[in-house]
Parts: sequence; C-alpha cells; structure tokens
Amino acid sequence: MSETELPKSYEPTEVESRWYPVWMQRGYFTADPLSTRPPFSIVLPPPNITGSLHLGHALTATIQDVLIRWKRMSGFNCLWLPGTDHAGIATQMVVEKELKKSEKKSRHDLGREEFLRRVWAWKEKYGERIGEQHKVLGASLDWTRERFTMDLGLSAAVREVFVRLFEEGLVYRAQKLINWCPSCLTALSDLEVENPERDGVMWHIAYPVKGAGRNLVVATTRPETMLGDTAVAVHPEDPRYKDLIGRSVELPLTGRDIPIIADAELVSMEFGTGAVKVTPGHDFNDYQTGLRHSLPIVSIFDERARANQAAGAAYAGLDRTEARKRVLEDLKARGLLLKEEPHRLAIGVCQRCSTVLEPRLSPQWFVKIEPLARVAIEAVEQGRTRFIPESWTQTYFAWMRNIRDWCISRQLWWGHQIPAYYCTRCTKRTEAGSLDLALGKPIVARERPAACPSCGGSLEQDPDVLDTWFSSGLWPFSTLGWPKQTPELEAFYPTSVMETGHDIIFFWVARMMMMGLHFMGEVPFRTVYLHAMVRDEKGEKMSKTKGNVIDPLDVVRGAKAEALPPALKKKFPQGMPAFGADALRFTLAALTQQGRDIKLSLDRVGGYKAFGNKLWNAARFALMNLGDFREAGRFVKERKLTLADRWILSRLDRAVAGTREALDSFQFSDAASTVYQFLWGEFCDWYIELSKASLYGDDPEAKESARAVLVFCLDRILRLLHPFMPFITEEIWQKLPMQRPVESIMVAEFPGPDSRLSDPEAEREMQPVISAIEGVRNIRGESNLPPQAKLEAHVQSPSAETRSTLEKWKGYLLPLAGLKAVHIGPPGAKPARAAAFVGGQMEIFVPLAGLIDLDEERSRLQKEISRAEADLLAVRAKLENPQFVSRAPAEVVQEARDRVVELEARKAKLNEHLRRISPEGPMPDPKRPQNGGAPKVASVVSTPETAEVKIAPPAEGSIDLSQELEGDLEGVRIPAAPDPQVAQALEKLREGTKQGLSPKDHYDLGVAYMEMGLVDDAVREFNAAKSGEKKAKRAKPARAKAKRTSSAKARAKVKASPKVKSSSRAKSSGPKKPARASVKARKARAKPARSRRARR
RNA sequence: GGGUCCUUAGCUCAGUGGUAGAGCACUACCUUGACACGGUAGGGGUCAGUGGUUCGAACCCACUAGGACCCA
Repeated sequence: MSETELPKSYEPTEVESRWYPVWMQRGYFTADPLSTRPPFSIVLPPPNITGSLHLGHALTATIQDVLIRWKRMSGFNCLWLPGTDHAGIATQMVVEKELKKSEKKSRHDLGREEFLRRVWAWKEKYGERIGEQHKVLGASLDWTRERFTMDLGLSAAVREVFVRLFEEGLVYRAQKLINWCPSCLTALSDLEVENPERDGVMWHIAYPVKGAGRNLVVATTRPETMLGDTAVAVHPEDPRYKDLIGRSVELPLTGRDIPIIADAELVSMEFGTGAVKVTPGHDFNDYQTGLRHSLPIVSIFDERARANQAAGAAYAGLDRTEARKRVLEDLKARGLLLKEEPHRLAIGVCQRCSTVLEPRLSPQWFVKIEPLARVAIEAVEQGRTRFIPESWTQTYFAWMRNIRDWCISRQLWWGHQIPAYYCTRCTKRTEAGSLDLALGKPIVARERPAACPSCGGSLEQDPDVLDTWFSSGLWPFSTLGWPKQTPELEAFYPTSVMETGHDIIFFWVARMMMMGLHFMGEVPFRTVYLHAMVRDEKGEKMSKTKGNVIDPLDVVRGAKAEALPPALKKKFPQGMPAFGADALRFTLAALTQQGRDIKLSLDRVGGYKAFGNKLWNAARFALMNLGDFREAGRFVKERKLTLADRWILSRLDRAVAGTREALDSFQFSDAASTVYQFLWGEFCDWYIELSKASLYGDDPEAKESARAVLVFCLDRILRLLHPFMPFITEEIWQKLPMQRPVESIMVAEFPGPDSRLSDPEAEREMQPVISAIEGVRNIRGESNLPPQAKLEAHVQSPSAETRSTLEKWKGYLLPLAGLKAVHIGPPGAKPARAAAFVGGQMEIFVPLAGLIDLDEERSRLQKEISRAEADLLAVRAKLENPQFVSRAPAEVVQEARDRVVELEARKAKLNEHLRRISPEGPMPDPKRPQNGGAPKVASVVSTPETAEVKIAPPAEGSIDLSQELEGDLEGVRIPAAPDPQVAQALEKLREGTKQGLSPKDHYDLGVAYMEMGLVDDAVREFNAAKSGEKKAKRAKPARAKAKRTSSAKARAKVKASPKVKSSSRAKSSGPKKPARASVKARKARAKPARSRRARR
C-alpha cells in the first residue's frame, strides 16, 4: 500500500493495532509540569483492582479522552493521570473467594502477612490488565504518572491527613452504634448500606405493666431484640398511655424491669400500637432515644450476630433467626404474642454481600464532618466548583447538609492500616488476654513511635484499616505528590474537570471536595461532570447473573460466540464482530445526552462503525482522485473556486464552530452529531458528488481546486473527529498529501473558526441548486422512476436570480438529478402531462408521458394539496383570531400572513398541475367553488427567506390549456382517437376478467394499448406484468434476474412510446389518505432544502 | 415520609412559548466507476392525561396517572 492509498474496506482491528505504541513512544501523553502553556488536568477515577473494566469505565475513559485530546490539540498542557484503587472490602473479598476456591483456605489460614502478599499479587495482575484495556480504548493517559492508592507516596499522604485531622480534633475514636456486617465482620459507613424493601411481619407483643394489672402492647418487626430492650416508649400526648408514663413493665423472657418513657420523637401515635420497644444497642433510632433518656445499652449479639450471654442463657449461642423463632415460640407459650401481620419494611443490608446488617456498639474511628462539609458547601455556593448537569448541585447540597460523622475504620486486612498505636503495658487487656482497644488510649503518629511516651512500653498498631474512600478522597492531590510541594501539584491543582459516574457523588466527589479544600485550601476541581450509568439495551443493569454484561474489549475486538454471555450469544450466534474502539467511543460519546441511564445498543455501535467506514471511503475517494496533487501551503481560498468548493468550505466553517461550541459546553453528543452530519450529510452526500464534475472534467484549474478542497476538508474533519475516533483519524490523516506541521494528528491543532471560509453568498447561491436537485429526485422517487432513466426537466422560477444561478450551475444539476437536459425559464407554458414539484422559489416539471402511471402522479399531487390545505387551515385560523393579530409580535403575524400567501400559491399551483394531467379536465375543488373554467389564481411565489410576494396580472394566471398543449405537443405525433367501435371493444376487454393472464400476456397487452395511445391502460398492464413477476420472483428466486430484465424492457418500451392523449376513461384518483396531512412533510416543504433532512 | 427526575415516531433520545426533530428500525426502487458498513425517495407523532396562564403551550403553572433514581 502506497503512502496515499487506502485499502478498500475499513478494518478497525488492523488500524487500531498500530498507533497507540507510536503515540506513547513519542511521549505525546506525557505532561510537562514546567510548561508555560495553560494547564488542563484530569485525574482518572481509579478503577478498582477487583477485576477488569466494564462499559462504565469505557464511558469514563471516552469522555475524558475526548476532553483531553481536544484540549491537547487546542494548545493546553494536558495531564491525564491514570491509576487504580485498592478497593478494600471488594478486593479482600474476591481474593478470599479465590483462595477458598483454589486452595480451600481462609485468610486466617494464611495469616495477615501472607494474605496481603497474595492481594498484592492480585493487584499486579489486574492493575496491568486495566492499563492494557485503557490502551485498547485509545486513552491518552500519562502512564509515567500512574498511581495506586496504596503506593508509598499515597500512603504517606493518607497518614499525614489522618494525623493532621486527629491533631485538629476532626478525627476521633469513639464507642458508637455503627453499621456492622456480620458476614464481612467489619464496620461500614452509612453510605455502604443499602435499604431495599422487603416483606416482613409486624408482631404485637404484650409487656405486662408492673402493678397495673394490664399489658402494654408493643409492635415490632424484630421481636428477638426485645432481649436487649431497656425501655418502652409512648407518645407523651397519647391518652391511651399517658397514665403509664413513669411506671415500668416487666420485660418478658428476661425478668428485667424496664421503664415506660415518653418520647415524641421516636413514637408516632398512629403507627402500630403507639407503644414502641426501645433497644438502644440494636437500632439507630432507639440509640438516639437511649441517649436522650440516658438509657442503658445492652448488646445481645456478638460479631457474627449470634445471641450472647446478655440475651439470657436460654438464647445465648443462637443465630439471629433462630433467636427470633425461639423468642416468638416462648412468647406464644406465655400468651403474650397477640398478633402478627404482614408488613413491608426497608431493611439495611451490606452493599457488598447483601447480608442484613446488625447495628453494633463498638469502638471505631470517625471523621467529624460538619466543619469540612460547611466549607465544601460554600465552595459550590460560590461557584468555585460547578456541576454538570447542574441538577446535581441540589443533590450535593442536600446530602452535605444532612451528613453525619463518617465512620472510617474497617476491620479488614487490605488497606491503609490506621496510624494509631497502643501501649502494650498501659492498655488494659480483655479476658482473652488481648489488648482492650476500646478502652486504650491511642497514640497517633505519622511514623511508628519507638516506645510508649509515658511508660516506654512497646507499642502495637491498631489492626484496623481505613475506609477505601478515605484515601480516594485525597486522589486529586495525593497523586500529584502531596504532602510534598511538587511542580505537578503547582501546575495541575486544582484539576480542571472531575468526570465520573453520578453513583459516587457522595462516596467520592463530596469527600474529595472536603479533603481538597481542607488540605489544599482550594477546590480539587473546577467542574464536575457526572455521567449516566451504562445499561443494556433494555435498560437493565448489567450483571453477571443476568448474563447481559458486555465486555468493552469484546465490542472492540469481537468475540467468538462461545465466549459471549448468554444474552449476547443469542444476538450474535456467529460470534460478535469487531466494532473497533473508535466506533465504541463514538457511540458512548453520542449517548451522553441520555438521562441517568445510558442504554447501549450494539446496533448503534454498528451504525457508528458504518460511519467510520463512510469516512474511510470518502478519504479513499479523495486519495484515488488526487493524481499528483500535493498541498503546498497555498491557502485553499486563494485558488479559483467553484460554487461547490466555496459552499462546502463555508459549511465546514459552520461545522467547526458547532463542534467547538458543543465541546465547550460538555455537549459531547452534539459535538459528535455535528461532525457526523457534516461528514455524511454534506461532505459525502453533496460535495463529493458535486466535485466529480471538476475531478473528471477537462478544466485543470477546477480539477486542482477540487483536489485542494477535498484535502482541506478532510484534514479539518479528521482533526475535529480525532478526540472521538483517534485511530482511524490518525491513519487517514497520515495519508493526506499535504504539509504536516507536526508528525501526528494527536498534536495537530484543533480546528477553529476561520472567517475566510465563511461564505454566506455561496450558501445562498447553492440553495436553489440543491432545491432543484431534490425536487427532481422527489419526482423520481415518488414516481418510482428508475435511477438510470435520464429525464428531461423544466424548471420555472419567477426569480431572475434563481434562473441565472441554475443556468450557471446546470453542470451540478444534470448528473445529481439524473437529467439528460434541463430547461430553465420564467413561469410560463408548462409541459404537458408532466409530473410537477412545487418549491418555494421554483416549479419543476418532468414530462412523464410514457414513463409512469399518471394515476400515481395524480394521487401524489392530491396528497400534496391536502397537506397544503391542512396547513392553510391552521394558519388562517390563527389569523382570523383578532387577539392574535393585535397581541402577537408584528413579525410573527407577518410570518403567518406570508405563509398564507405562500400556501395559497402552492395549493393553486398543485391544483393547476393536477388539472393539467387530469384526463377529464379541471378537477373541481370542493372547498372553493370556481366561477368559470380555470381557477383565477395568480402566479404567486414567495420564498421562505424573503417572504417576497409578487402578484402577477390575472391574465397570466389563467391558463388556456388547449393553447398550451398545442405548443407543447408541437412536433409530437398524436395518434388519432380510437374509433367508437374499437373503443367499445376495448371497454369490453377491460371489463372482462383477465384472470389467468401471465405477466407476458399483460406485457403484450400493454404494448398493444401503447400503440393505440392508451397510456393509462398500458401502464396498468405493465404494472400487472410487473407484479406478476414479483410473485414469480418470490416463488423462484433463481429466475429473478431474468425477469427483472424483462421488466426493465417493459419500461424502456413505455418510455420510447410517443406522447399521447390519455384514454377517455378516467379512474378517480383521489389521495389515499385524504384528510390527514403529515406535519413532517409540511415542515419539510417549508424549510430550505438543506436542513430538510440529514441521515445516518 | 422527603427529594430529584422522566413520560415526544416501532426503539433510543434531542427539542424549553411562534410551521414537531435526529439516529436506528421500516417501505419502495437501485450493485451508477469512494462506500450495499452504500445511494435515492417515502411512510410513521392527540408531544402520558386533565385543567389553567397566554393571542399562541411539547415547552410555563396546578393536579392526576405511570415509571426511574437518591435520601431517611
């Protein structure tokens, strides 16, 4: 393959394998902290090392790479810092699981040190894999600055933060009720708790009131916790129980007496029985109540949620569920269980393992959050950090304002061990002989002290580790070298954008805000862009159990059927094709406009792969037609340009401006679609086609300018597209025969608006050319004329300018509209029996005699008329409303008036055309009775842009059909009308059944009709012949080709037939759908051709 | 219980007072010398419902119905 050639088909896998190593080796990804260019920095949200990347990560990588590549190309000094997160609980769990599977051992079998060694090995493996995946996606990350949350430097930062916060009183140790997972055996923060709704039961239990001879009935969903009750609460205003307040009940099954207290906060009179058992040791609300009333706290469960001695000897050792069963049985036996009813309740479960949590009183480390949160709220209030989409701001505030102290200690092995130490001598010991850390006084220090400062005794480090998010919260500055004052920190903090999923706004974003502000004195990022969650095409969450997980690498590189999860195997029984990273990235970028869920459909990815193919082939076309052209630094506009050249350059300028504007406002999907529309809908659909005249023509100057424009446009398109599709753009860019100021598109300049390209005059001039081409195509498509048939068109326009433009650019019109000739003139004599297209500035006629069924054309015109009528009705209604005329802005009223004029003209013209091809002369207009023959409609034309209205003299408006036809049909041989006898015979033939006729019979009959000048009958027979063929084709596909040929022959025959008068017999040719007008068509016709449609 | 948001074409979504849009899917015709991962044309919408504000509502307000998510 030479330097300026492209292979015939686009193979993403092949293209994408090449460039990443080149970019990396040239150091394009590496940031320079000492650069004088403006900085732009993003820290990659560190993926967990638990496994490989999913599509959410791919979305993250795509959006950030788009930003980074765009900014890098725009001259910024960019840092995109990669890294991974140790993900405490999650990683410890997967490694434990693997250990159990492969070696049938628990972490305790290995011991802490050996287990941690295994986790590190895991980290090496998966950390590397994550890196590879990012490279496959094309992410231009600065690998020289890759970080891991447990690196030495980052660990030092964690200790520094912990110690400083401790010194400031913002980290403290306390015995509090916390969320405890009896399966993971660790404390959790409030955020790590999920609250799904479950079906439960509400039990009513009678507590005998001491010395009152009556019972107090409490309602509860957790009867087993009654063993730890320390009070019963009622509402102070509740008349049912008011008299019992201050007395006590005998707690069944325990023999303990507990007080009846009044608490308006805990108790709702309407709910349950209005009496609530209070278990401060096992319920958060009860815990608060206990604090308010100084109640004792009884913990009746151990760390695995088994009942302990405090629950009573009868229950000790029982699991939670067993304890519940036993308690209920015992209560029943005593007649104290009065009622049970189904009840739906939200229940706290572990985010990781879904085990029902057990609130547990235990000594833990906490961060006092209020002072940190206050500052973080202020920063957003002051606009120092803004959220995109903005709606997240409220969510952020709401959470921040209700935040509770953060429990940061975890009873795990994998993580940052808490830098707190206990003296083995000063600290009391438990019965088991270990240090009782709940009572011990921690010594907090950056580095392990040699000995106890008070007694000189040896020290033992707190065995707990910190919440993973504690270290993640430091990510924007710990990765840049903090607490050291590094050039990176100086250059890149605050980071420019934090881009991550909205699911971790509290976990991560909020905590980075607090930590960043506290330790750096400035927000960690200027903008927070929160993206949606990636789901499958049905909107369902991707999960292994559902089998709908899509691996981004499979999408990029393809996968064999057997390697796919079930849902995908069904969709791709032959295996999944390789869509390529470029297509996946473009898809993800295009989907960012969606709300809180992104539904990823692989069909869509396929569509964008086709877009890549389109780009590839557009470039291939250009390269094939460049000859020995080489762009030698001469600015494209200095050449002698054709209208098409000037037009596409002007359109390009708009596309550039649109793309930049979209990127500036984080509208990735708008940016992507702007480039898409321009490349496909304008550059390929119009310019490439228009340029062929120059490229294949004899004018060397035009040829050269077309080549220059092709290269110029492609260069800009590729650069615009590069942030989205880095690989294919580099591949093609390298082939363009032009001077490249830099070696890679990655570091080429991102296109900017260029006023020299903007050419509204060219766009204006192009407009009628496009309209005319589309008009003819519309006739062709609607009339089912084959693309090969070269037509003759008559274009009539009242505007001399339009006429001269079209005359001048006939060369564009003929090939693109498939014409053999075009006649351009002012409104006047219309060709007979012609299909007509009524546009804003022109009417187009294509003589159809012998080409198509005129019934088709009539029904098409009827349809158009109905549409115009419906529109007219709506606008007239508006104008008939005096309020509208008097109150609406003048220009709006004028617009409506203009539109009435335009629509009336349009309708009149359509009616006129209908009448002209009607076999029975003028069609009566049921809504507007006509006085006399032809409608007295002026030849009125208004263009949408100028709303220019010209009223022609009435004489010109009324049409003498016979006179016109005479002129049109001059020189055409008209067969004499069939004599009455023949007509009668024909009539009989028509009425007679034609069942059993073969397509060939129909065809022959058609030819016979044709020869007699009975076009309608002939066409009907040709159609019958054709539909007969179709049936045959369906039955015998092998014969299809031969039959098609005969059908084409039939058409050719029709075409060759002389123009003739229609048969005397006319079918009613009313529209198929008379009343309803398509609003789409309405709009389409009212708008300039260019914007009418865009595709794929 | 509190909060945020959604309901527009078959599907996925834009559109935030003045003529309803895109992509995909669909239909017809077409292997025309960049591309069938293609071309040309076409069909398809009571903008969830009700009421209000307004000359005018997909858009603003209220309510109703359905749905999603977050927090307690």
